[in-house]
Amino acid sequence: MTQSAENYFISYIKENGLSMTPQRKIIVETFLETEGHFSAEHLHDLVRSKVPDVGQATIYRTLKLLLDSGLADTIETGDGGALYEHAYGHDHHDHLICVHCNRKIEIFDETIEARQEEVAKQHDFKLTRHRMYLYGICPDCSG
Amino acid sequence: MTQSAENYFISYIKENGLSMTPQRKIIVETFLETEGHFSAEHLHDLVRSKVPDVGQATIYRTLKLLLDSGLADTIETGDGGALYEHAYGHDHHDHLICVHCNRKIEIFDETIEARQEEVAKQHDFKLTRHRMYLYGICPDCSG
DNA sequence: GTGTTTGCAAACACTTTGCATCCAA
DNA sequence: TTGGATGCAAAGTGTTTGCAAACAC
Repeated sequence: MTQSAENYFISYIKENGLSMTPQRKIIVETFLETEGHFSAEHLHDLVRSKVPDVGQATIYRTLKLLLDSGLADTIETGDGGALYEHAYGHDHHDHLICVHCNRKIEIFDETIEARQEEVAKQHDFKLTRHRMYLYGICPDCSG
Repeated sequence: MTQSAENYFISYIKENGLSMTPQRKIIVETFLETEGHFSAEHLHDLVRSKVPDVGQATIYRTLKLLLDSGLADTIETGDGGALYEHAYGHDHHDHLICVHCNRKIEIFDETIEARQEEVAKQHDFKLTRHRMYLYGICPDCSG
């Protein structure tokens, strides 16, 4: 799947008249092989451990491409930052976040999704996307 | 209600060994008489139109007190900023946001709220709060 | 070749903090 | 009187941008 995701990115690049550079390649590969939710800075560190001279601006610019292409998604941390995660081949989900240890669990609830559509319809809105964050205390932290 | 909200703030201040200063008074009053969702900067402007020499740090510090006391709540704008709104005497709600005109509609759905609790329980989380933003195109913008 | 991409550093937007002074209780 | 509060300016944080040099196609 990682391979097809990379191909997907290459297609996206070509379709938009952009170039596939070594920097973009290493960033995308590192992104794809990194599981979970991570910051731009963390991705930058991972990339630099392979290719030391990649600038942070390139990380941000490439993450933007990953978002636009649909390969990546973000979680807003609430304090002005963002975390990134894989979106390609992953179904939509929301997050349940432990306010103590910051653990993030992916959740999905059909009833909620359906009601979101319904609520939007009640207001004549065309729903394009949504974000839902549930904050609480996880079992490990409440013991 | 505005009056009781102000009294509520005064109680909060006293209970925490803090002082009620003229700056805090004018900021809280201005906050309470301003409806809708507004930025710290906008509140600062409104306050300065009455008392010109209130510093922005005092705005932020007082907004923090308003959040802690439960009088205010925030909406994260997603680009690192925040908007503030009244929370005192207002039931919990979420937001439906037009991605074109930025209009924000307050929404509440019991089914969603119930399912959120249910989902948290499934993962043995004690839910403390949540945020849900629905993004779409409002009827005025889709015409 | 030529338009895109890069790294760097500076700029950004929003918020927080250090500090000397000031003030409420 | 004295611990908290203020205004100012500087610092911080995460992200974006201007630019000249470098590169992909």
